[in-house]
Amino acid sequence: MRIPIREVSPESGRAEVAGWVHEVRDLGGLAFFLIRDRTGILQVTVPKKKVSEAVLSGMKEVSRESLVRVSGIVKAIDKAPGGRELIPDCFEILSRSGSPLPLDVSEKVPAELDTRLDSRFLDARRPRVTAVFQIRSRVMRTVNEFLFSRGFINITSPKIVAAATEGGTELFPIAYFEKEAFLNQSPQLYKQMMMAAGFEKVFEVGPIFRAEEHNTTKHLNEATSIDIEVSFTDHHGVMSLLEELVVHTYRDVGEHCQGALEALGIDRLPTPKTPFPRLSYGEAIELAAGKTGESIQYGDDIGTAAEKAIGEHMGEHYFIVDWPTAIKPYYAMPYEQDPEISKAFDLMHPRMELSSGAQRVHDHDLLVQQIQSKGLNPENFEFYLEPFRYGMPPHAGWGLGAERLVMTMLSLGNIREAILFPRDRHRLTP
RNA sequence: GCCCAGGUGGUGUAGUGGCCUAUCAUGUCGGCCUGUCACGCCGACGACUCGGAUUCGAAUUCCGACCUGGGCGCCA
Repeated sequence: MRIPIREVSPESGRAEVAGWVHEVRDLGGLAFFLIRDRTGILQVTVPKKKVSEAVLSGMKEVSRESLVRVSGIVKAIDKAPGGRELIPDCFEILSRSGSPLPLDVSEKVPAELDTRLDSRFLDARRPRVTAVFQIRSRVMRTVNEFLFSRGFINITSPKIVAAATEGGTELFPIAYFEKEAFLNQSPQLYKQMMMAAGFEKVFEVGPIFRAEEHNTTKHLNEATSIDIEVSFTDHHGVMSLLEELVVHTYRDVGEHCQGALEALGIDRLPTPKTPFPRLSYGEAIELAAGKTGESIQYGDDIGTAAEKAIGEHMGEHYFIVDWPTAIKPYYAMPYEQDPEISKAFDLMHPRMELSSGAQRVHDHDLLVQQIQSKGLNPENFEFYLEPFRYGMPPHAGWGLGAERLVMTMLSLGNIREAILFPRDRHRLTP
């Protein structure tokens, strides 16, 4: 019976493992093989005079990164990694690896991100890369569990849509039989429509597509969005929920991914302090102006330099609230007493924006008015506007970038590290 | 899209006009080695992105193309 390498211990006596040949050190009469599976690395020690012909011929033929099945006696040895080693009586090659390898899995020689992504399957054999995606998997699981436990209904909205109705970002056009269609930039309109259906709390985790020609370490053209929408609440309600979700996720990863965190050199994952500070847009640009020396006009977007300056000052997760209505989407609810300001917010990590959300406009006529004031044509929004005529509850929601959440949590230098097969301005394969 | 920096064995690099038959490491192959853990030692193999120009001579300078990294912009 094959067991995971992590579970191999001297107490088990005999063990059988299957894994890839990570490294070979042949000292002559004695050879060491490091065998790796997704749970760890085991030293297989071969005293050549004491093992069978079959073992000798197997080890002679094997190449690095070939897949082998090895079984034998486990011995406790202080000198070996993990305090144990396996002396094989069976050493079988299950699948040979070609040579040379496209990159060095053992990481003695580094490889550039581009080289790594070209051979992502091999790159992902590297323990640190495996660790990132084990943690990402845990994050996704936790997010789902958290939202289900709060009574959310999971929905799946279409990714192929008819028109670029939201404005803002560029969309990818696709051919849809005889019509033109687009890949959806966000589930925004659909999750709002489900508020009109009375679902009350919905969430969706799925891909979003943006055809921006950006070339940065924090943008992707296909990203994963964690989206929620909640009825009978306001922006404060969903901000609290977001804060709880982030903290819960950090704590959960800290508790359940110790091995993976260790592989990444993280001894202890600090849980963000709550409540996250709420900084108004006005305070934010004032702070940025003071730090950078550049004046920011009220109503300007917060650029990279400003965002960085504010992040360095805050040093932790924080919200920017009370944005000018003019620079937020039409569906963000303006304050009743001051319609120039909207009930919109961004959740910021010191390094970048993680999420943005708002209380939404639920009044049909106000929504039409806001669409017009953005220079858009309400006629193009008919399918979206219709639910607002038949009892739309007040509601609020947000969208959270899954890659950015993982990237900032693990201090990854490039968002491409947080997604298996990134799609960026230039990369369409693998 | 703009700007900057790059493109040298499988991988990561050194090399700014002749000293390049191109450095080092890793890798691969062969040899030696019974406690390695970046094993060590000896030997071998393997590369200048493409096209044009300048020059007696180009990896090195210039022009163009393609590709890559980064910064900015754009981006609910």
